[in-house]
Amino acid sequence: MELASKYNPAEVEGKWYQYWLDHKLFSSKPDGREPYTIVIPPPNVTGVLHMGHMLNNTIQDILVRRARMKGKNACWVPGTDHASIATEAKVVNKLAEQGIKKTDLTREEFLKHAWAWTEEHGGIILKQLRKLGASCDWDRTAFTMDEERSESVLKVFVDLYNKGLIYRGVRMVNWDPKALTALSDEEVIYKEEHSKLYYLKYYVAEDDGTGETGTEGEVIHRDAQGRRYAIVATTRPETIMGDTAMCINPNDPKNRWLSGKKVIVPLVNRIIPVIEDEYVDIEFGTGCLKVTPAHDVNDYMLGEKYNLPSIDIFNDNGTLSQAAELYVGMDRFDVREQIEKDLMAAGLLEKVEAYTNKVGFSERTNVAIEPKLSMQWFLKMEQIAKPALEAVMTDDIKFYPAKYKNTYKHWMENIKDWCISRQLWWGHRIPAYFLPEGGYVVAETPEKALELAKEKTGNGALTLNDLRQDEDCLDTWFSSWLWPISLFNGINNPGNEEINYYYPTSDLVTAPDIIFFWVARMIMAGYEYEGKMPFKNVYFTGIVRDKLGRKMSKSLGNSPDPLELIERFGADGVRMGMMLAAPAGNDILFDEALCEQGRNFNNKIWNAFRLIKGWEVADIPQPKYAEQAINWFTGMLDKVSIEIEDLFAKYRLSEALMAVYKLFWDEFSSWYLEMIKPAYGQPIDKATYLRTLNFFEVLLEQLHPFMPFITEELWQHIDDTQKKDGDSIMKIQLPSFNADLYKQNLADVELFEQIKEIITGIRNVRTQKNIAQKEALDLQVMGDSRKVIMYEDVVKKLCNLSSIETVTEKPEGAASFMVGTTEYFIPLGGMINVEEELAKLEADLKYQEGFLQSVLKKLSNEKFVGKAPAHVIEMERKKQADAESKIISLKENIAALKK
RNA sequence: GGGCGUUUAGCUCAGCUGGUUCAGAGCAUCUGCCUUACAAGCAGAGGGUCGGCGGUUCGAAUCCGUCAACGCCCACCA
Repeated sequence: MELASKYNPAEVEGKWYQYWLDHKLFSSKPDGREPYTIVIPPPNVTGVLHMGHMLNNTIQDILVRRARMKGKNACWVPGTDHASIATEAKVVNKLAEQGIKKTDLTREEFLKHAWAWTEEHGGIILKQLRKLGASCDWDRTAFTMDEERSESVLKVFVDLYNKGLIYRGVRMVNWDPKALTALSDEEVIYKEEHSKLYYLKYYVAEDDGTGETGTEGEVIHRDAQGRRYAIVATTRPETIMGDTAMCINPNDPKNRWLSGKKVIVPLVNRIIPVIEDEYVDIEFGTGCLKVTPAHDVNDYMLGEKYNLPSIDIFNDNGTLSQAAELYVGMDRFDVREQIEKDLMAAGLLEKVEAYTNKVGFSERTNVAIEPKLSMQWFLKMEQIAKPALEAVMTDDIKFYPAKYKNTYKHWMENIKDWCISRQLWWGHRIPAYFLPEGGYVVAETPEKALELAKEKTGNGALTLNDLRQDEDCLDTWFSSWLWPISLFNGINNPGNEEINYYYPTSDLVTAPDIIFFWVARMIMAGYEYEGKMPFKNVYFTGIVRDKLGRKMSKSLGNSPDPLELIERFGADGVRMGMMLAAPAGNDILFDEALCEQGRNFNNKIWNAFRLIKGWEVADIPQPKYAEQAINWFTGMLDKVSIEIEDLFAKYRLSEALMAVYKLFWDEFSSWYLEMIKPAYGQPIDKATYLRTLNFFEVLLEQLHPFMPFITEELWQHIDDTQKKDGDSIMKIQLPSFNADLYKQNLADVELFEQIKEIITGIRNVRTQKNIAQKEALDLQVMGDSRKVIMYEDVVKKLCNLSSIETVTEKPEGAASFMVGTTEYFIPLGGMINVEEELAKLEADLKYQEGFLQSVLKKLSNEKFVGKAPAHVIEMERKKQADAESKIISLKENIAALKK
């Protein structure tokens, strides 16, 4: 086989992905093996792949592939989310482009368009994941709105309703005036906004200008006619039409005089009472608060407490309603501008100040949220949150990194009921059916609802046509929270083989920003419906940012196109680029240079393979150096494999990758291959060749989870003749390493680290003296030479030495260096520069003497000797002895040179 | 306004229950090499008073306090 000097990923990636699919290597069925399950965080059905998906799915694929090679029955279930608000918004926009308004369509017509859109754009993202190498069991691909999942959702709704956990009620909700739906608290994002604080005049009712002056500390405003008024500071003057009270703090001396009075709402001229509640902040504004129960959460609470009427002045789309009486039909923000002018003209505006406050925005449509009273469905959370909180706090479910336990705890302990209804059409329609005579029933199907209705009303003549199903849909998360269960049909068919086998799933890989939306709720659903956790471990990824630390966004144009990256660097290169920078939970600063590093590594692997396959193999005896090299690398391979095992157990994937990277590049390529490489034009012995191929194969296996394509390609070519169709590196089982068994090898590995130092020392001499590699040198060892003798042949080969001998006297005219307490000399005859050598030795001597001083100081400290543990003192004594012997040696060398 | 987290080499980060795995890794930088797998490479080298201050201790990157900077989450101050 002829191999190019550069690896070309494009040529092989598509081929092997198809091969894996053709041989069903990703598919999983329950069997006797231990299961390993991951459910994908379902991307939006109409979404496209971005860098966040790349990171998230690379991590999942690494975990799944590794588990598969560890003998587990690995099952990665893919799917998409119907994402009701986002998708509905996209469909509405698309229809608008065609001149069609949603309001002109019936529900059925609209849904037809939505399904058409979903079929056209849906699943593109899953196709893109294949380019990344994702080893999902595609036959299991699910959709949160497919039949099984929909049935599960309705079943759960009915069940929770029957358990009394779902209720319907009028509450203040976050209203999105663009999407025309309620949102959960989690879907609201608060942003700082530069706005204004308006100071409005509320005249005291029936005040003729002769009222009392008040006592000290009271602040009373009067106009030219002497009529008294209070000043209210507000950011939302457009809501005054909904005012039904003014509130002061009973402990506020400056507003004492208002107690029991009635005041007049400006422009509107409605007379409202002054109420008193400690909720009001005396220091804020004037200490007077206007109360608009229909349009502010706090005011709503005051309204409830004091039985105030509530006037809803807004239409659903954010324009003013008939109830407002003024500005009817105008948009809320236009009204704010207009009313400022009108108040000013009427002399009812005291002043306007610049003010910065936080305003809630819809996560999906980015318009300002309008707090609005409306009839919604809620799920009681307190009860189902309890086991879910405990599971995480006791580490039954483990979070990586663990710091998210705090965040989780805080939310779970302050959990509020979940508003689960959305005023949308795209989603699971709420299975509640209203009866002609009022009231409603809840059932999975209209037929069952009819039965219930007949029962409930005693009216046997009811027909399906008499029932009116609730118009609302369920929150998207009300389907995704069942995902780990519904994917195995555990709701519709409890206790079936699949759910019993695959559930609880193993690892969940997701971003921390959906810890409440999704993770927490899945845990709750898991305990509620399976009595068990939905997953054992949660790996929180970071956010992918650009190298300057900015979030990737369309408007900044700093988000690379993942598919283009794959084209340029190969999927393996991009995967590695992502993983190099991605410790769990840390944001990753993405830089193309990392993909370049990944690509370079691919090339390194490729070329190592080219080297090995290029050798001519002969039936000749195995050289000693090769034997020594194999002995060492066997240990090294074990050592790093154990490390990798440990790092995987701790979900430290980027460190595991780094370990295998260094193993391949430094230990295998730079050291091992150089050790066994036959001289130019010479053949290699068979034993060494086969062993080297075996090492290479093991390395590919360790690399495979990270870089699936190149490892498959090369693995298939290790011995072309023995591979059958259907064979794959994916099927290889990685051994479990037992540290005890490898003790001897590990000792060799440690010893060899010193040999490396000797070799580096010799190389340094060559570099400094500018001696070509071709020129053979001699090495003399003074002191313990047993170590170097063990690897004598390797050292000779790598350093081109003609001899290694043990000496008892320092040679003259030699370069020298120390490793540990052993001294090494390279006789150089006339080539030695005495002055340079002296300077070097004296610098070293000075350092050693300083070091000795510090050690002696420690050892002469009575408190240290008295209190430190024995082994620490022992260590210091050894340092002292080593330093002393080095100093003697250095002094001798200096004296010799000076002769 | 509360809570959490971060701060170690130019950059990104490891350093668990204080002491030879203690000041590390990768990348970047510098020097020398087109050496017959790879210049997307090879062989070397330099670089940090571990955010500041104070404390505990024989001993602190590591424990405690405090200050500073940055980040995240939660919260109804109009």
